[in-house]
Amino acid sequence: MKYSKATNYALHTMLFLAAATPNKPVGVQKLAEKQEVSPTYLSKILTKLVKAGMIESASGANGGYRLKRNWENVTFLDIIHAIEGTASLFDCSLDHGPDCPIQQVVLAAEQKMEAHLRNQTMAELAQTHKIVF
Amino acid sequence: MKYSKATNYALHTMLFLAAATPNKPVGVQKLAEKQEVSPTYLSKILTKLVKAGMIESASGANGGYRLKRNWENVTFLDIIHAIEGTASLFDCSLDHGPDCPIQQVVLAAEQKMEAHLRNQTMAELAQTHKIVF
DNA sequence: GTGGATTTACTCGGATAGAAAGTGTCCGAGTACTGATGG
DNA sequence: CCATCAGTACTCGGACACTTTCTATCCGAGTAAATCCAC
Repeated sequence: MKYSKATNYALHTMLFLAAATPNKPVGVQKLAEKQEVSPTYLSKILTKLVKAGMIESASGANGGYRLKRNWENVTFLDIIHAIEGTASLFDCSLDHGPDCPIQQVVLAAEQKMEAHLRNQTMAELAQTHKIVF
Repeated sequence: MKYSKATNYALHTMLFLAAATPNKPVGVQKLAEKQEVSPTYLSKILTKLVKAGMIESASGANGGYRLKRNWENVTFLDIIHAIEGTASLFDCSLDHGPDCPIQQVVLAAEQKMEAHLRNQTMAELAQTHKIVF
């Protein structure tokens, strides 16, 4: 069980956008270069973030991706869910009574993790680590 | 990102063994029947638990799988690690400075989850929910 | 110069393909219990 | 009665195949800014 590389790229792109000049779109090529991914693939990933309403894309020359208005409220969990989906980590898929005790334990653990991810916004991180990217 | 079905089977098998009569080995067929898996596949999964030292297998007639001595200390995390491996959920795999802030956030979240899983033993669960299986 | 057409630099999204991991099956080998056989 | 041998009921583990997911590429289409060209 691992987070996909796509999640990795999405998180890094968001951090980069948060650290870059706002309002001015950044081209996929530049974003892809920084992370050593093919632009086409990265574009496919970013499309998911667009659909989730975190960023928006500008077509045409000088186009690219740009953060949307309320991006400061976007949390790690939001980004991860946008890429990985919101399904829970564990499905018992076995009917031995209505609520599986195993399921309950694992889900409780998962919620601890999600609580942490929901508490961290990209905006905060970008301020603290402005230098990195 | 999801836990594999194998983890599901492993956890349920452990719970079943914990609820069953100790010391008497339970055949793969019976275990597989309960969970609607093929015995061969389940055996492959249980081999990992054997190598991790949680259970032991008895060959020959009336053979099967049986919990080992110190099984009461086995936690959810132990079982999950035995099946999924111990690698962390997230690898930055991008060199932008020595420690990636994104990595730190995700890893901290993961550790919250692991802490919860490390706190729950199968023995406890078996006592509380003896009826289920 | 001014307006319109062309070029250019981009993103978008579907189709496709390759790679990797997860899931599952098959079969030959080994092991321990059970029962039969022969002395 | 006892030892040995075959039979049976299991597990073990490697090899193989199928399925799904992830990763990545290709290409045609659309879009908007910049440039060019005729008037």
